[in-house]
Amino acid sequence: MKIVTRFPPSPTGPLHIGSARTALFNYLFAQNGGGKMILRFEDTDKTRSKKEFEEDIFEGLNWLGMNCSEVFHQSERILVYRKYLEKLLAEEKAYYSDESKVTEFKSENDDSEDPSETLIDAPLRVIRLKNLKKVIIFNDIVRGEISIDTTELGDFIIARSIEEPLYHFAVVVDDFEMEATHIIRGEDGIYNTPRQILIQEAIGAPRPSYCHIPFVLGEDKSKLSKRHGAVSVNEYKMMGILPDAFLNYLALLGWNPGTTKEIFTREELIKEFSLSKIQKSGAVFSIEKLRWINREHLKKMSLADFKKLTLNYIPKEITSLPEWSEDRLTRLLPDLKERIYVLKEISDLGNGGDLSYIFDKPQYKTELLLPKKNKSNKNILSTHLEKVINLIEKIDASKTINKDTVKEAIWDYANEKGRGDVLWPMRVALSGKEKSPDPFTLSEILGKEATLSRLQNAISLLKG
RNA sequence: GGCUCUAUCGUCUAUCGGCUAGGACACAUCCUUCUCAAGGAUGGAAGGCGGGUUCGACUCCCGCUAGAGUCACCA
Repeated sequence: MKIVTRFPPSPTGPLHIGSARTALFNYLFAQNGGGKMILRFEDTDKTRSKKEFEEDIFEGLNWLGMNCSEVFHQSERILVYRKYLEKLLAEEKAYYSDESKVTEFKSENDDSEDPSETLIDAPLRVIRLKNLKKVIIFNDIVRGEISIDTTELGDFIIARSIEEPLYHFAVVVDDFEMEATHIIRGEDGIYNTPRQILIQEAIGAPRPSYCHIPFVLGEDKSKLSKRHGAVSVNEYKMMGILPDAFLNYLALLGWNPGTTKEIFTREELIKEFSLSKIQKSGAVFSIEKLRWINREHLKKMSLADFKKLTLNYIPKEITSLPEWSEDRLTRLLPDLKERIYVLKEISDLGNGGDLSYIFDKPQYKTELLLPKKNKSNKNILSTHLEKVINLIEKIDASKTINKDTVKEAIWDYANEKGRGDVLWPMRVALSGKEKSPDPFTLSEILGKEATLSRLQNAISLLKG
């Protein structure tokens, strides 16, 4: 049996973390079993469905690399549902029901994009399913056997009219026609399952396997929603989270491989994923851990790939700086890659941050050149810096200026005179900062010329 | 409220009756170090409560408690 899973978002809001995680589990399971996942937009609610959300969801899935070759829209399948509706009506498994009162519904859902008060303009005739009022027992891959009495459901409504099927009906027909073998969805789907099984039995569809996965929760342990902050996938993309890192983290929310392994490539995830390892209880979303995982992925990335990404995040304030050059950026990359968790930090380093001094003469007060401990006088410090210049100039022209050669040239002198007295002013001269990478790394990034001129500047300041 | 589900460090989790309860994130301290970051080491930190079953329960059963979800002519 070929595995077919489905991801059926309703385009009533942007792709959020919870849905992305549900999609991921469907994707991983299908890929793992050599099957496929289909994407189905459940847009039968014309008032709430928006094209822009559909695009957001589609792009989000693309970004995460979960492209689906088969994409359906329920709004385009009205005739299909109609066919099944007519069949049910003919077999008297469903019937038209005249409704006397118009029901009014007030949305209380925080997540809803709607204005919160909606009045449904209700037609007087609807289609109801004849409910045999039995106890439905189904097996859930995560939770085992679940039994729910459908008596109080009554003869529930399956369509507003012959051409306006409701969610449950459309879902069951689609899952049947698209031959879905596994329904992997959020645990709130548990309550939907009995009535969907009732519809299945009425139309003569086989029962797929059910797998209800726990929620992704907010800090307060309630289902993750807008009030918890950044919940849409796009926000994480903007932040500079890597798609594979995001997938990696999402997979670990509610699933684990049974080993202590935490960093996975997409391929490893697919290979090791199994539904039986899914957790029963909800998992709180932690941005901290996501950042850490992103960092681990960043570490494993090649410098060339990192450079491509970096270029997208370098702000204008930096590229318009007098000493800006791509070469210098390239030399900065190894250190930068070690320091950041998310790509957005690169932009944040722009204004007066740790990137601006790389591409412009540092501005600082002379006092900063004085080491905190063992304050030596300015004359001694400027002598040290002069010597440093001298030593760097003497580096054999056949050798390039890099952190190793500079360190080699200066180390003995610094050791002899006190590393703090030599290295601190040297580092401040190059960075203008109290905190920065070490002076050897800085001189490699800046290059010989800029290094020497910054040292010279510092000497003038000390003598001034 | 009815119904359904869940319950191990602050968080993500391991344990499928033998536990000195393991790992990761975060946190703290120390080391390394001119500063920062990184790295290394160490540490604090958990089985909701009460009954059973058992030689032995975090693990199995029951009750309670707590939390979540769900009860539409939304999906």
